[in-house]
Amino acid sequence: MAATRTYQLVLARIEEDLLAGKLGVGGRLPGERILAERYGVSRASVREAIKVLEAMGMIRTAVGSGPEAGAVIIAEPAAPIAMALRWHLASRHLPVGDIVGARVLIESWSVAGAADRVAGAEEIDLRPATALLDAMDAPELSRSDFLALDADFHVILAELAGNIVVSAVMTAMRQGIHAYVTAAVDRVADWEEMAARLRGEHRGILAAVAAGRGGDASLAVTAHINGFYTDTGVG
Amino acid sequence: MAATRTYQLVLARIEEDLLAGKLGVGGRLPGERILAERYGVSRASVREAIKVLEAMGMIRTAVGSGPEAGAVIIAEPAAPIAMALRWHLASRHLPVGDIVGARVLIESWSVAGAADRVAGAEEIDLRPATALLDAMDAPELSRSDFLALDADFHVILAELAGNIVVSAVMTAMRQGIHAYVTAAVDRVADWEEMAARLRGEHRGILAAVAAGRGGDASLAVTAHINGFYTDTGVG
DNA sequence: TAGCTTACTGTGGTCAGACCACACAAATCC
DNA sequence: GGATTTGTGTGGTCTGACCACAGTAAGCTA
Repeated sequence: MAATRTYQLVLARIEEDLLAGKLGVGGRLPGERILAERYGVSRASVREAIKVLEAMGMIRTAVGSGPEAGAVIIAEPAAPIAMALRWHLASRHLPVGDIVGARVLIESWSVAGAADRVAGAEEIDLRPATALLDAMDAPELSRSDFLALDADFHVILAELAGNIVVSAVMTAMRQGIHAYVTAAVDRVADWEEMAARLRGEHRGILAAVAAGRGGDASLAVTAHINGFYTDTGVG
Repeated sequence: MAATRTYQLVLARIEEDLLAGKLGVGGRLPGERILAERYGVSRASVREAIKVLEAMGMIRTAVGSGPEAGAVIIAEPAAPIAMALRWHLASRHLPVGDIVGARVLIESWSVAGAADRVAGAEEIDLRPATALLDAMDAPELSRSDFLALDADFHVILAELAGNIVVSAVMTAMRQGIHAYVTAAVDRVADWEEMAARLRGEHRGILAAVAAGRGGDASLAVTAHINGFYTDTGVG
C-alpha cells in the first residue's frame, strides 16, 4: 500500500491551505466540483476526502446554497477521538476498563490541579459546575437526562485543567462509552439510591476543589469514577 | 443535516457485525461489490464508508487477490487520534502547547505509577527501555534517528501505565506533533549538547523509576518534557 | 510428474456522467 | 412592496466503464 491514493492527495492539498491560513475555522471549502477541477481529479475522489474530513471533526456538509451550504470548516476534535474509541471498542481491541482508567487519570489530575490553584489563591469560576449540580437535583430527572448532566459535569471537571487537548480526549471518552453506560444504568435496580449517592459524591468533589484540597479532590473523583463503574459493571 | 447518509448506514451495519462478533481484528470485510449488493446501496457509498474506516485505523485495504487483498481489519487506535490532532493543529483550533501539557500529564502519571509499583516490590521489566537508551547512545545517530528512538522511549514510558487507551493517546500525540518537533530540532544550533542532555535526563528518569522513587520520576519527566519544548520553541 | 507459463478471477482504485433534493438569491408577476 | 417563480450552485447517490494488482487455476512442455 505504498502508493498514495488520490483522496489522500486531496487531503494533503487541503491541509496545505489550512497551514497556509488560506482556510480556517468558520470558512468554507470550495465546492466538490471546483476542487475536482482544481486538483485534476474526479469528484468521487474529492468526496472520499471530504468524508474523511467529516470523520475528523473538521467539516460539516449541507446541501443547498447560501452561507450554511457546502463544507463548512468546524472544530470538533473530540468527535473523531470518540469515534475511534467506539470503533476500537467494538472490535474488542480496546478494553472498556482502560477507558475508565484513563478517565481516572485525567479527572484526578484535573481536579487536583484546580484545587491547587485555589489553594494558591487563584480565582476559579466554579459556578457552572455548581449550577449543573443544582440541575441534577431535579426530582423527576430521567436516567438519560441524569447521565447527560453527569457527563457535562465531568467534562467541566476536565476543563478545569485549561487544556483543550485534555478536554477533547475526556469528552471523547465519555462519548465513546456512552452506549455502554446507558445500557448499564438501565439495568440498575435501585437507581434512586445510586443517583443520590452520585449526587453526594459530586458535591464532595466540588467542595474539595473549592477548599483547595487537591489530594482530597483527587481521591474523591477517583473513588467516584471507580465506584460507579464497579457498581454498574462497566469495564 | 438530520438525514443519515448512505455511507453512515453502511458504517452502522459494519459496526453491528463487529459487535456481534461476525467480524474481528485479523479478518476481512467482504468486497465492496458484495457489500453494495448486500446493503442495497451503490459501490461509491460503500467506498466512502471504507475510507472512514481506514481513517479510524480499523482497516487496511489492498488490491489484488489472496489473503492480503481487500479490507483487512486491523487495530491501530493511535492513528486516527494522531490524525485528528494533526488536522486540528493545522486549523489552529488546538494549541501545540496543550499537547505538550497533556503529554506531561500522561507521562508523569505513568512513570510515577510504575515507580510506585517498583517501590511495592512489583517486578517491572525495564529492559526494553534500557536497551533503547543504549541504542540512543550511538555516536553517529542522525537527528531524525535520535527523534525516532526518543519517541519510542517515551511511548515505552507511557506503556508502563498498562493502559492501552493511554498508550494510544500518547502515541497519537507524538505522531500528531512530529512534524513540528522535527522542524524545531533542525533549527537547534548546538544539537550535540542538547542530545547529550536529553540522554542524561532519560537515564535519570529511568533510574528514578527503577529505584521506586515516584515523585522524583514524575518531576524528572515533567522537567524533561517542558525543558525540551521550551528549548526548541515548540508550543 | 514436476516445473513453468498463461489465463482467469476477484480485489480495490479512479473516472465520467446522470440525476436527485436542497437552500438560497434573483427575477418576475400581481 | 409582497408573493411567486425561476435559476444556480450545493452536496448526495447511483451507474457503468476501465485500470492495475495479486493470487490461483489451468494448460503446456520437458
